[in-house]
Amino acid sequence: MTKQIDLKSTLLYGISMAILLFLLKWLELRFVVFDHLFEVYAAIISVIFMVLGAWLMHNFQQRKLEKENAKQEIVAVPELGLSQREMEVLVFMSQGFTNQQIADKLFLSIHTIKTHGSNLFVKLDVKNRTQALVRAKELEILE
Amino acid sequence: MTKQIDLKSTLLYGISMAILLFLLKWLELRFVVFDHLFEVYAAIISVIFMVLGAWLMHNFQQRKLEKENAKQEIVAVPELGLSQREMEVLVFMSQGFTNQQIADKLFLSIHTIKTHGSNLFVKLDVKNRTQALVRAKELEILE
DNA sequence: CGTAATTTCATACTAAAGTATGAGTGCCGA
DNA sequence: TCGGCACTCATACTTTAGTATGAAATTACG
Repeated sequence: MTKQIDLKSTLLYGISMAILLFLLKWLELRFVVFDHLFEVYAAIISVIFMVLGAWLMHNFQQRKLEKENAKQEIVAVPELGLSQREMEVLVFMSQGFTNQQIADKLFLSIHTIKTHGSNLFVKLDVKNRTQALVRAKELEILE
Repeated sequence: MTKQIDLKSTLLYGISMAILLFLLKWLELRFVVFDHLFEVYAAIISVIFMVLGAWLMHNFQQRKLEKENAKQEIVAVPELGLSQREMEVLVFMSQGFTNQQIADKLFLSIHTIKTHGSNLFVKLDVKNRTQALVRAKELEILE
């Protein structure tokens, strides 16, 4: 399915049609005065509001992008307060082990590993283990 | 990034425009009968074309964004049979993004990302994304 | 031109991850 | 001694990840 659509040509097409309609009516007006004014207005309104809509969406997207970019600020944390166990869990995570595998290696319950994991993510300000690994390398507490 | 004119979508938009023109004509006929409702029709047309414009701009921005994301020049790894898309997904995974986030960035369904992920894991002989990252670095196809 | 590989999307499911909350234990320093 | 901290475990829950399977469109290639 072609979800990606040739929009440039389409936009061009739409505008062209509107302008063409406008021109036709404008020419027609020279002979038939004030008879079909509605179509003229409709064409004008169409063009104006299509452009307006495009402009509004453009601004909306722009703001959305700025917000996303602002999200990437790297927070400098000198003391993360990572405990011994949390560091161990983090290291095992970085080696690709699942929570269950880590639990087996440390002779702990998987619940405990999850708890350490959650606390870890809070301290690193991330949402999941892969993000935690990225952040840990940024902060140079791994590798 | 097909620079060829998408015949199918162009036709689709042509039909859409035809329908809109028909609508305009119909509105004109109604205008003859109820000439006091001009403002209502103008409002309807305004909304329709504003939405159309917003929608067109939205899609246009999407294509632009996708092109920007593709700027990283990610190359497929034939030795492992990794395709272009699989490499892209792998890179995004290595940056800590969730499947949903990757789907948003590539303007794909999350199902597609999962499919690429699964195929990726088979080719890398791993079970999950963290293991995939470890393996990818071992094979020096990342960083 | 036809065939294989790629890409996309979907449903339906299972597995794993992650959150929220509470609670018991032991250790250490004020 | 006592409060705080680290560690442990648990239940219950939501979310995300991953698998299996099928299908369809596109692309690449001989």
